[in-house]
Amino acid sequence: MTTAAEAPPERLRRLTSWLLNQARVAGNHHVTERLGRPRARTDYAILATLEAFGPTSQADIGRRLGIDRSDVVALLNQLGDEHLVHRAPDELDRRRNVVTITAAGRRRLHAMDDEVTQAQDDLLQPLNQEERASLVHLLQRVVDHHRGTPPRA
Amino acid sequence: MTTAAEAPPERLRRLTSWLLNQARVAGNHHVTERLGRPRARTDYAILATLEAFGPTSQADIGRRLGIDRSDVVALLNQLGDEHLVHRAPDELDRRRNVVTITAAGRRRLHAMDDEVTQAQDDLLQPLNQEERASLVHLLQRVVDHHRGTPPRA
DNA sequence: CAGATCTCAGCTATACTGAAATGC
DNA sequence: CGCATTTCAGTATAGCTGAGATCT
Repeated sequence: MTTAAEAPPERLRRLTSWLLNQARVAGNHHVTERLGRPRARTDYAILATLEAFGPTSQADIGRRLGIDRSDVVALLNQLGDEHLVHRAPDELDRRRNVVTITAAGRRRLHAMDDEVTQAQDDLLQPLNQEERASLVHLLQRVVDHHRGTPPRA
Repeated sequence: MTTAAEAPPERLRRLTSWLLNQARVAGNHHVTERLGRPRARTDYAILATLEAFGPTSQADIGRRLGIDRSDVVALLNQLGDEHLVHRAPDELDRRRNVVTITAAGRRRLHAMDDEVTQAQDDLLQPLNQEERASLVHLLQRVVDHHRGTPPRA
């Protein structure tokens, strides 16, 4: 009886929303373990966005990733301190900052790629290739469907 | 250009761990919206555990749900204040508290059931019944595989 | 004695709100 | 004028750590 108790109730085990929360914990655990720092997950997302779309305003970064405008500021401050991104005022729309990934940022991003990929493998170990693709596809459809809907009720 | 930017980079859209985080946000959003308070999700999980397994120690609740022992204390304080659970020292092992669900707790749990079920439907709207079952099954296998492994590296 | 349990105090990360300054 | 963007200050929650008291 010391440490016997384990399984969660079936009521929760059938709930997609609960399973997503549990799976997310496992996923973040593996990614964070591979990347070292916890905040590296968000850094990776921002760097990936900048490499994919080129110079981007802070507000657009936030919208693409679902990060609050206010938090983007702090995250970019850190990335700027590490010289992984460069911030400059947009000459065409002076309200905005244009954020650009630096050469060092690209190097960091590509180095993270390997670790992140391995973390996915850790997470999806119980599933075969077909099942992994199926899971990704189902999640994409759910996520795509709720784009622009979930926050701000 | 005002609010045109939307989609996340493909690099993230292919990542299971990222998709899980995004889907979890949508799921929690819908559940919280139906239940009213944000903390109700955790309350639901605890009440479901107590109804499923009967009187349970605080440490076991935490292990079953992946909640820290320290947070279980605070959550049970609130549930106790609302008379949804009852806490008493375990006479057989006096280190422990035995937590029991009350009649009011059962009523609250069953009332929440409807809302939670509807929230799943909101979340899974883009998927048909077969796909929903498939998603749940895949997530269960991932979650089951990482039971007892994810925290405490 | 080693180890488990409950509790509290406190820390960090994350998520969000409100408001100000600036510019479209 | 209304609206968008960046920034800061502040709030709230979740998740976790460390330590103490109690008990097996």
